Amino acid sequence: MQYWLMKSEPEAFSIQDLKKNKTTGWDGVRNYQARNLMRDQMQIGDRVLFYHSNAEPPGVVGLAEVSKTGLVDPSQFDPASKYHDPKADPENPRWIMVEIAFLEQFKQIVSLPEMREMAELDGMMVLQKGARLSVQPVSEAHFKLICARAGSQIQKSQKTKK
DNA sequence: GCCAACGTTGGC
DNA sequence: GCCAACGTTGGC
Repeated sequence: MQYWLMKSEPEAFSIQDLKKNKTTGWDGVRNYQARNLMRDQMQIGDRVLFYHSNAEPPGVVGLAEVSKTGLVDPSQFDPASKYHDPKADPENPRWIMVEIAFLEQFKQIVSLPEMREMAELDGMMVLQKGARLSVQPVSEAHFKLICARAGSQIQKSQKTKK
């Protein structure tokens, strides 16, 4: 299983929205590196740290899992969408997305300043200067550290099962 | 609201 | 294929 961090501005789509909707197609990604990760690397069941960017404070607010892969992002063909891509070809769509499913909203968010203080998270991509990539790979160790810090119920129950 | 970092575009 | 100009991201 692989681990990821996905950024969303809470004003656009928050963890509360995901909780309410249960699942969501991760549309609107218009960065090739992020697309390639979704298209080529992500697998059903992968765990996702849900990250609020442009928030006060920014940080990891919950958990999701990849529930569908290889979906065509419909917004590329929608002229009314701000993600409309006039160069997108319906015969050969360029923007591929995944669907993620809600798992948990953390009781305690793990804020960016807090993460910066955790020496064990050294090297984590989201902490690098200028790390704008909205879909990022996360190591298992970093993933677990953040879940532990958040008091994640899901991670706890997983541990007792094993 | 500022601005550094970064990705993309398009002229050449 | 280079690279300057421009737009966007996102922390602060």
